[in-house]
Amino acid sequence: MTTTSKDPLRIADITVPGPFAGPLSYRIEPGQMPVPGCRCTVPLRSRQVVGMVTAVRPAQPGDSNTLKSITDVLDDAPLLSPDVLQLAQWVSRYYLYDAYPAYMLAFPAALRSGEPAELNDEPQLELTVSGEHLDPDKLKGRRQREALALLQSLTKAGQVCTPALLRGKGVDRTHWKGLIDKRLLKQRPAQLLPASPTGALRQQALALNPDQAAALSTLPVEGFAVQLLEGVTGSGKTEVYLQAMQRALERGKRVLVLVPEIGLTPQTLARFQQRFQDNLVALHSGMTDKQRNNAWLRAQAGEASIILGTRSAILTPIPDLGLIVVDEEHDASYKQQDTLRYHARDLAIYRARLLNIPVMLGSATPSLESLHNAQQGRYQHQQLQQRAQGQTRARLETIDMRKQRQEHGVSERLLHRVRQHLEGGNQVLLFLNRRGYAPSWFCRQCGWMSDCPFCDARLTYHRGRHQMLCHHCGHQERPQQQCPDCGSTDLTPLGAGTERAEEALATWFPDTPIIRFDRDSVANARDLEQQLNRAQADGPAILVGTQMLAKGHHFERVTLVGIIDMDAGLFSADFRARERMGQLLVQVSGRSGRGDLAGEVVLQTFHPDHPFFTPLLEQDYPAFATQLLAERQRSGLPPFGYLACLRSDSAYPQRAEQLLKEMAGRLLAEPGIRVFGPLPALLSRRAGKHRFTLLVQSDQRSRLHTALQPLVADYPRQQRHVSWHLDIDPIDLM
DNA sequence: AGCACGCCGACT
DNA sequence: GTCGGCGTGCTC
Repeated sequence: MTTTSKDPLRIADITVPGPFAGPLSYRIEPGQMPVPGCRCTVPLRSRQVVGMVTAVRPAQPGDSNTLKSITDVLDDAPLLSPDVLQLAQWVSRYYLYDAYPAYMLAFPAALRSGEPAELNDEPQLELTVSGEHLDPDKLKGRRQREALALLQSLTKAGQVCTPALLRGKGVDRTHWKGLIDKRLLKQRPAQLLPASPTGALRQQALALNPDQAAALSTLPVEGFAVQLLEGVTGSGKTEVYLQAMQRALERGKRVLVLVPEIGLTPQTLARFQQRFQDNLVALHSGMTDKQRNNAWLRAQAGEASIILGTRSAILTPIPDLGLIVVDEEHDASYKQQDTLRYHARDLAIYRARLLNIPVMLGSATPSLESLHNAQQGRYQHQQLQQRAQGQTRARLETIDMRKQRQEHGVSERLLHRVRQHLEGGNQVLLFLNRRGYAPSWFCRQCGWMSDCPFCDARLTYHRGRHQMLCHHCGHQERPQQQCPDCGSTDLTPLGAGTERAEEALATWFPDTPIIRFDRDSVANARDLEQQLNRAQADGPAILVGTQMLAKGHHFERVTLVGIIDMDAGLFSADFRARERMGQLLVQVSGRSGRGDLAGEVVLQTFHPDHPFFTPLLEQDYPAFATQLLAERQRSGLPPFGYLACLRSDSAYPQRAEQLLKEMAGRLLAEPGIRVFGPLPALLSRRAGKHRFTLLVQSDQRSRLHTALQPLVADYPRQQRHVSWHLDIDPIDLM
């Protein structure tokens, strides 16, 4: 095809950064070949930006004749597949947010900033024609002779040679550098090598029990379907995922597995790697930009057949995607809590529908949304009742804290149990959803408590660093020696956090290792790995920590789970607090009684008769969920009604409230819309800003969107002294 | 969102 | 006279 000046003017519609309702149009210059899914650099005002091509078309009469031209087409083939382009467009419409960030969500950082789509791995080493045929013995240097012989044998075996591979075989950079000078060897950038999925196994699949077999056989091999796989810890959900994945891989299809943020540990990775021969890549926030870039490109080019990732991996382009698995689908980390507030589980379902493929949602404690969809017949619902190898479920009992002496938050009765289990050579897990030493610093004379000067919250005492910390804005100060109100020096920590529990336990059980899991003691994946390894070791130990302990890690030797304090969620103003608390209780309980050891769960509470606990003490999550669903239906809350949350903040409380009042007025004029508020947010002041929320409810999703759309168009997110945002399907109302 | 433009107060 | 404060408005 030739391009002459007689060809009609061609236009690319390109999404660029900024609050635009649609893409901007640019002229395509001769020789430029943009395709939807390619990145371009384009002029915008006085700067150059990276944009995403969404359409290419001939010029129409309506187009301005002063359109600017594309500066550079960055990709010669589309980087984003049609399904990802469509998914990003849907995200922007559904969450009522700019299109540009929705597209950028699909990319790793390097590609967002316009870097070329190339592996930045170590370059590969390739023998030249003469290098392939030269007899190594003709070389003088012993090291070079060995290097050439090795390179020749690897090349014959079809292996790709890299400096790292050679180093592993004892051949150093200095040994092969001479071969490059002699033109026997050359370097080239690392190549992407697409590979067909095979489903070939490294390790035999396990035999399925009847529940697992039923789940696998009801999941269609192709065509859109959602399967909710409900099974307690240890019931073998992962084996069902693995065999469903195998089926897809055998058919030449690739698989995307989403896990919660905390769940992507080296153990999880190893479990998938041990099963399949197919290439696997991980995508999560703990990776460096470079690692992410490489993993993303391997997924995009079809080099990997299994993509295991956290939330943002849902927008990764994957050729021939045939199955999506969402593990722990109830987990809150699937919802992004800032800027573009999307829910990866919901995107997974939309993407599966676009591609006409099945999705599996797995959980021991499914979200009420998914349970409702299953009850409505929109999802298949499969339950795994049996625990593997006849494990008995844990016994659960409450300790009435009103009748107990306690020290550092631990009752005498729980302490006694801990001692018993440790003496039996077992491990104990203590759950306390509060980090730091004590949640407050308190004057015994006048009742003064240390408040954050910038937030409507108490400062938490951290003994290790001898600091008062605000967990909401990061403010730090030294603990007061003297009460600022009454001058008394009788100040003391009030309440107990993980740090205090650890300290107390260390004095009670000086010979037992105490392994703490919270954000302060486990800062990164390496720390987590280290603490998990300590917990694997034989012999008695006490694990104490926050929800980090509740999520997915296997503690084979734990026979007692003690829940030190979970009362906080009972009376929360957030309607989801009890759902989350119940899920946490079930998840934490699931940590005990693994292996062949029976487990016990002990719950300390000041409200042992609260009806909320009844089904949970029976360990009947379905009954618990049914109870909550009935409440939600009565109040028109999700999943029976649809919600959006508007939040504003400002240094001036009236400004924040006024903005939402104005919006509430406009929303009320719309049909089928109810509003609640504006009310001061649960944490009404944070980092010096006053915060208000407005809840918007409708029984029809489309009405909610119709009503909210004009607000997004008319009010910039940042105004003079107020900023605001919109959260569709909020998962918490903070 | 970013960035230029423009219209006001305090400086060498 | 100008440097820079931030309020306003536009971007193919």
